[in-house]
Amino acid sequence: MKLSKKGEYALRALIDLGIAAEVGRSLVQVTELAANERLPVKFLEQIMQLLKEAGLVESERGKYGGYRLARPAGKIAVGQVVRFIDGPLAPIGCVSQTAYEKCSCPDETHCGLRMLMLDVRNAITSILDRYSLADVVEVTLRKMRRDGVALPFTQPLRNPRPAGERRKPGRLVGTSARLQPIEGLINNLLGDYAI
Amino acid sequence: MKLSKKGEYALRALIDLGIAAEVGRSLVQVTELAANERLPVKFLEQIMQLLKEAGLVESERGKYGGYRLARPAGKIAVGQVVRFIDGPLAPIGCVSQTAYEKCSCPDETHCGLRMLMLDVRNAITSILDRYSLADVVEVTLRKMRRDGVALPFTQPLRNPRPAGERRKPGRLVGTSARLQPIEGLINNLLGDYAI
DNA sequence: CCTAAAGTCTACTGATTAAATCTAGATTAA
DNA sequence: TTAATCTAGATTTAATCAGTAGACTTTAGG
Repeated sequence: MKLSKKGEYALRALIDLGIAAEVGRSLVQVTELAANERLPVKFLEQIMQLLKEAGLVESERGKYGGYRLARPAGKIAVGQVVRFIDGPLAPIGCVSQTAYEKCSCPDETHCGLRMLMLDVRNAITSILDRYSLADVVEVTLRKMRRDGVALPFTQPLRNPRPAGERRKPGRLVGTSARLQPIEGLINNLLGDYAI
Repeated sequence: MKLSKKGEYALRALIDLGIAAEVGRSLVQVTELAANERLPVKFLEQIMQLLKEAGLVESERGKYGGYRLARPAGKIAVGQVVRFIDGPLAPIGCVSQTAYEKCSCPDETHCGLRMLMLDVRNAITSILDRYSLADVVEVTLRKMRRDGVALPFTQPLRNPRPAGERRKPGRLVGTSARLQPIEGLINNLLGDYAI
């Protein structure tokens, strides 16, 4: 039931880009992302390419280039990212709603394992499709501010580009209309746990 | 977020053994299991070895040998099986309760992604650790009987062994004391969906 | 205008693991 | 003794996780 390293690193990089946007930095370099999250640089470069192909990030090439989110963090669901990088969220193909794949078993209709895994799939998607990068960014920033930890990406690039259209910082994340939390589900992300 | 083939096949084989026990068959051969579930025989042989090492099944060697569950299906939680074959249920190591592994990120305490993945982990374990093989077997049998489908493993082995201690059939599964369903969670396994 | 520096982008290479197959040996009932 | 069965290990194929090398783009400075 693992998330691949590629998927994990992609999410961490995207969340960092969301934080950067929130802090007023419109462009972040791969080396900065890798340093801040302690990720292998060249592997992350490959991943950023994938995210660009997916339309989740934009890039500026050349010196003082870098990456930014292609759209507001509130418009990018975590589940979307994972699906693009790692494939379906469902534990087995025959319970995937977005990428169904027939099982080798002779009779899906009467397969109890399939019912169980469908529950698992629904539990996973009900979380990952409900929360956006903005939710994760918001929680992260709130925790860091509460504990007085220095925020990353607050140093501006030494020679920031003129940037024909710069996004106005500060209200990007707030655009996410959060859905109701799921009844009865333990909730760490939006709860106020001291972890 | 995939379950490995090894894990999937292991569960399917174990559920079949549970069905066999329920139907009065105390011993099933690998070739029968592979045929009934349409799995690669030699790969399944490896998996059955693993399950034996895990203490989940017992085997009889030689002609007319085979496998059976080592204990009642109600005493084997699905989560146990998956953990043994595939490792921790948690999507990333830093949210695993049974096999925690430090993340490469510099500050787990303020990591929003970690909180989110902790929710996912809890959602998964709350399902897989709550249901046993017996629950899955029961659902499968109920569906098959409702639709008048022929049950597998009802043909006895041509030369069944004397079997020093044969389990009495019919009440093995019933030993599982089922826990309360989780509030608000969509429930396909024990619901009466017509899938 | 030219060039060096600092970036992104692209392709190839290798290590490790998963998924499956193959070959051969050990054990038991008939 | 022989056929059926579990047991064991080696081999193959593909994917994941990186690392290496270099080509392409842009800016800064002479």
